[in-house]
Amino acid sequence: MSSIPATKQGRATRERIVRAAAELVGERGASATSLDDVIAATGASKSQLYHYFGDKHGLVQAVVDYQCATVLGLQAHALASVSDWDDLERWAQTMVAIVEDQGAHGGCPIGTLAAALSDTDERLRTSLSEAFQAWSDAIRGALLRLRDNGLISTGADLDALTTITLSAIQGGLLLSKTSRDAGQLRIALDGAIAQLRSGGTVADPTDRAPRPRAARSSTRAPVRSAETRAARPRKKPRR
Amino acid sequence: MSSIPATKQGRATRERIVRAAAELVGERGASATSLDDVIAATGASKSQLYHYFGDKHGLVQAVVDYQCATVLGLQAHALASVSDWDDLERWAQTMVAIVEDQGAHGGCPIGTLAAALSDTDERLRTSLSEAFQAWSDAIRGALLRLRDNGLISTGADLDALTTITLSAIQGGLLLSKTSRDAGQLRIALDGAIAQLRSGGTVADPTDRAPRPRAARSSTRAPVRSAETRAARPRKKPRR
DNA sequence: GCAAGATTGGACTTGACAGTCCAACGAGTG
DNA sequence: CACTCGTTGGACTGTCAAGTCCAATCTTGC
Repeated sequence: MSSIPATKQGRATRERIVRAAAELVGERGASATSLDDVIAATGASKSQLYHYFGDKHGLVQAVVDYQCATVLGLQAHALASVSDWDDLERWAQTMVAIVEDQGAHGGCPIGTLAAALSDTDERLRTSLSEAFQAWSDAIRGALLRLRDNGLISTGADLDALTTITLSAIQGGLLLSKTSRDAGQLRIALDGAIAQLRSGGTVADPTDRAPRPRAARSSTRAPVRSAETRAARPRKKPRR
Repeated sequence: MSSIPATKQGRATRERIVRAAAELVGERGASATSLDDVIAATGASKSQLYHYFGDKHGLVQAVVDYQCATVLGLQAHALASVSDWDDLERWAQTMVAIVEDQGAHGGCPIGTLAAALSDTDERLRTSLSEAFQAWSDAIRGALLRLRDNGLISTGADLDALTTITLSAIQGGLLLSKTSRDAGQLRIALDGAIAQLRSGGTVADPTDRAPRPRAARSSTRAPVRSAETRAARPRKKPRR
């Protein structure tokens, strides 16, 4: 079970299935996508699914890997050619334009999968986390180039700026897809870029008060949870 | 069907079901949570579910409404008392602390639901969008107070800063839950706060080049999609 | 206390889903 | 050409899920 295609034909079949499954999962979510749906979308047969993926879980893993590779390939490529502010601006503009073209549907495939599957399956979470890591690396690479070109100050914390940028992407995409308004992403990205331009003043001397950064667990007010601790049977890990 | 509880007992039952369902849906996702799961978790009977919620979709809607109200109540309350940088810092610190306590599991209930359900059901999407809107209003209220206290310059674009802040929250939470590292949220929030402190220099005169902001659809490179347009059967709206 | 209506229990129906199985088919190799 | 093994079709099974139904029980207003 779960064998790697040995023939050209087999590889084509496997890929066809993964692509169709990726689309269905993106639209409906993993557990709302049945194998029969995938069969109907591809014209494949049950044996093919079980031959190439072992079981449904294997198919979902393949979908996750596929989406990570796809998004990452495109982002790495787009970011690799960023070496000044104009390039960065174009990169941002491209993302916004894509979201607009989709009517602000869907959002980031990785982000959507991460939100849904991170707490469901540890292996999937790891794959998705690695994808975000690779995405961060691509962003950091671009920032490094900007710094080398004298556009970002030497003292800037590139790691923090990278996280801030990726965070703006994901947050902006989520707000955009929820409100069906690509403008939210535009604003989030503008904010991130402004911060990059300002050199990432995370430690601003202006009038900052000493942070209670390590004063945890005493003054902490309840801001969420409410049902975090309750009697729960916890039966079935996934459907 | 789908009746509002008329008695105290009925209200208690309904609430008990919604809370348990909210937790299960938060852990496994809506379509991976069966009514039998909810029944097992609450000790309720099938008739009760159908009596109070009409069908599964109604239950999910109730869960969404409940989570929106819960998160929003807490956030609105926490943000209402923010009137200087220290307050804001504490607010951020509180969120990070909560995420840490949860081992960076779960993330924001609204964000998770939005990622999963926005493209599934228009009504749910609207509810979630309204929740984000209300959250934005709470943030804007805090920023307004900061501005009134002279901590944010009068010229600052509070709407943009609000979106940037909420975007950082959501993006940071997503990255945190995926990497199981609350530090991601901490960095994202620090970035947002730094931007607020710097007065939200979205339009920085430094050396900005004219933006190709409306040059869409010509130079646009393919940065995602790949299977956005394909033959798809599209059978069943939800499971 | 006593209807009237709200609430509850749980068996039952119907369909869909994941997963199994085996018999064919076909492509590559000697 | 023949053999092998990767590949494919599709019927079949057992389980589980959503939704229905009706009778029993409890609450509340009078």
